[in-house]
Amino acid sequence: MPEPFLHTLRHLVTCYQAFEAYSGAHIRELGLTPPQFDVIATLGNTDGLSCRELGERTLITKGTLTGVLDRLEARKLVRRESVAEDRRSVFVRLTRAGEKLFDIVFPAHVAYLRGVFGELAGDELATLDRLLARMARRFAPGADDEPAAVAATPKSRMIAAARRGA
Amino acid sequence: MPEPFLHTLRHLVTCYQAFEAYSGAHIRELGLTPPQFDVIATLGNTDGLSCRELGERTLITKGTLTGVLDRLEARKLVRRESVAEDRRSVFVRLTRAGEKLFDIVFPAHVAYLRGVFGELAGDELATLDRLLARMARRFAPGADDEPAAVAATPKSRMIAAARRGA
DNA sequence: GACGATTAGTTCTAACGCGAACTATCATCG
DNA sequence: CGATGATAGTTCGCGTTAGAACTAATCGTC
Repeated sequence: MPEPFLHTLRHLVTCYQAFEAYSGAHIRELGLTPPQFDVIATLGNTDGLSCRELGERTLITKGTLTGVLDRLEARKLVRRESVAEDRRSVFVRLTRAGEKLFDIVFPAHVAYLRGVFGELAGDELATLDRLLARMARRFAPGADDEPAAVAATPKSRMIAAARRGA
Repeated sequence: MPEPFLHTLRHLVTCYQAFEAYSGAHIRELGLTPPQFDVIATLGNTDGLSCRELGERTLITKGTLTGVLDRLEARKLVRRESVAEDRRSVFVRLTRAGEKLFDIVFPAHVAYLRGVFGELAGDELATLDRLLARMARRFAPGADDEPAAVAATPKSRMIAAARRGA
């Protein structure tokens, strides 16, 4: 009874971390941290998002998001604007410089990632996709379909690009 | 051309984070942080490990490991011992209290995780396992087979249990 | 047996990570 | 209107993260 699922879990973690390391190394070369990249990538080609929506999409917790936005704002890559209709809300959008950076780093990073998948046949990719989605649902019931079900959604990497590509 | 691999990547990240959240919540209830649990679980039923080996198995970077061990040692759950043959090396082992804690939290957590996999048929689990391993290898060539290939291996969760179960 | 190259751990920095407490602002309902 | 409750962001505490610089010890080689 060696609990075979532990073996699969180990590979899940290993695979994720390998992806993180691979993706993160490139992102750092581009002069951003992974969460910063996620924000830039999520904000790209939009007219701006509320902090709430930005957090949901990037899977960055609101407490963490404040700090990430602080640093991006200090670098003048994003701008915070107050919303007239709801004064609790904060609107975040890319500055000109942020858009320019997005146009460079986003395609570059997608291209960087694309190479890794060459070997995987289309149907295998689809199988992996399906099984991962199923497992995710079992770990966080409703998280994939109804984001509201989880009180505080954890962080991520490349979520931004993945969602954009979807 | 919506780059279908981005979709799979998103599910990889979502699945991993869902696992992290699910596993981490339980571990915190048990009074440990996830990395601390990994260390306890890795050290359980051994006569102790060097810092180096402990780091390799838990996938915690050496810099981080120092801090994790500091806190565990402060709680008298592990003990650091110097090695006569190699005075650079540090040997880490569970204290009596650490072993006692291991005997409680490790089975409890494995049981907690087991339930999640009930739905997945054995062959599906095997398929997922295989695909994840393949992807991990593509992201980090040699990392799965020759740990030495990566200079600094990143962190993890439940790696400990997974490796123990394997 | 001395010297350069590795290796084991620690220390340091900057940035996250989550949860919880806190402020300000709506929203609801009596 | 006014109390109650929910929501949006910020702030805070503690722990973790990677990476790089650093110390100490060992190894390889001549």
